[in-house]
Amino acid sequence: MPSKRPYHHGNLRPALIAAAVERIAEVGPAAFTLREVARRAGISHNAPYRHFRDKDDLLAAVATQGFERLAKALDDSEKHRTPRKGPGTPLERLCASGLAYVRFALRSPEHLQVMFDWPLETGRHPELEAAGARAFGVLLRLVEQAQGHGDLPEGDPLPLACTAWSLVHGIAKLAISSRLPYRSERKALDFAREAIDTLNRGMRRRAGRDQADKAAAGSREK
Amino acid sequence: MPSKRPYHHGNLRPALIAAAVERIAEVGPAAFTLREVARRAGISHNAPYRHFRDKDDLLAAVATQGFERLAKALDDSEKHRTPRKGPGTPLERLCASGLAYVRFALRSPEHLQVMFDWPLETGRHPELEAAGARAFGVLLRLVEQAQGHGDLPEGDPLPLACTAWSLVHGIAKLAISSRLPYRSERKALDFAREAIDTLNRGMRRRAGRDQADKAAAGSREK
DNA sequence: ACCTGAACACCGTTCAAGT
DNA sequence: ACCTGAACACCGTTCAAGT
Repeated sequence: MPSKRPYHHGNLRPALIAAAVERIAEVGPAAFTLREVARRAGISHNAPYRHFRDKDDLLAAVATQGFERLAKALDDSEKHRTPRKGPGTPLERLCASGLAYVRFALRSPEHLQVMFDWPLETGRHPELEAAGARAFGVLLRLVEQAQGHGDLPEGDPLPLACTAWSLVHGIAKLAISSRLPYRSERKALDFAREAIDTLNRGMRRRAGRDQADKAAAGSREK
Repeated sequence: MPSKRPYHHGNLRPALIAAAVERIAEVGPAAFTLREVARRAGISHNAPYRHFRDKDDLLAAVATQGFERLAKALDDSEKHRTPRKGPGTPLERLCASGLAYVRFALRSPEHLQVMFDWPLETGRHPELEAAGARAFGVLLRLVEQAQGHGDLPEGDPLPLACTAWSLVHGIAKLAISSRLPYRSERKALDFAREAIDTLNRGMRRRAGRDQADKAAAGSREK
């Protein structure tokens, strides 16, 4: 039973972040209000300003938490690999991380929404940008390992990473908004696995083709 | 010079939609306010309620317009094909439509945002859902034609269409929020073309492989 | 340090009223 | 039909003040 005592929280900041996530899950980031979050946390409507510059700053904290959890989910993605036979090849780990991305999105849609769909002023939230870069770094490292292992063509890993990212991000966003005909998490993940496999068949290095492909696709600076 | 006359607009509705798009482009759909739109249109703050039930209803109209324009862009995508040698194969037309999707997104980011990132109550905006279904129908038809032409494997076109959609949607969303290292429209489209080509290599039908692939990827209903 | 209440300039939405 | 002004219950944010 919460009673009315002053100076309740020792750790108001994380409590506010948690309340914000809860609220966003209920009404979306658009209808989300700072005052309601304060009410939920049992504090006055302007106590949050002790911990966050403004509403966007709280949302940036939510997004930062999201990127940290995403990075961890990608790092831990080996655990979810199927079939479960040891660590697998780098390419298999890359696929597993793609599935982990979609799984994270399905289970934390409110985080993904704030992370990607809330217009935050650039430069105002450095921890957020750092967390985002860390998560992308995990993906990039997996791509480079697959290249080193000979599973993906040599060269700039960036286009490969961006292509893989785009596919899983698209799946995640469309699945979250119920735009794909795969409603359950299981069906959505089965579809994601198939889609990732399809992309992989196109990305895989095949002897004698890489040079020609790269020459054809490479764009010339004007 | 706009003067203060009563009963100005004969066609307030489209004017409000246009003003809304303009406003969303400036401040995003979150900071967008109905009252400001009314001000821009030179009418009182509650005149919009003659044409829209509420704020969401105006946003739904924006999203509907977006889906209509997207469907048209996909339909017209042959025009942008490179190299420009006749209508091309169905698979080439499918690729061109993917590029058209990304191009539309880059040029109308505010539409895409409202179309996909604004939580509109389902069932309340039937024209919106119809327009969305029409746009998806264009994609589905292109996939089916590519199947009929032997460029894509036979069977349910839905997973193929969803895979292609996911990729271009992911590219579009990430490009719009400046998350990809391809800032100009040209670079973003070059990347999109490469990514689409990569996916296509994975999707294309290859003799003797389809059966095995499908059996391996097909998920069993539990 | 952390919290409060009053205040300001805004919203979305409704309503009674005007032409 | 289309528009208006006043009103209501909300916001985000600020400020002077309390412990």
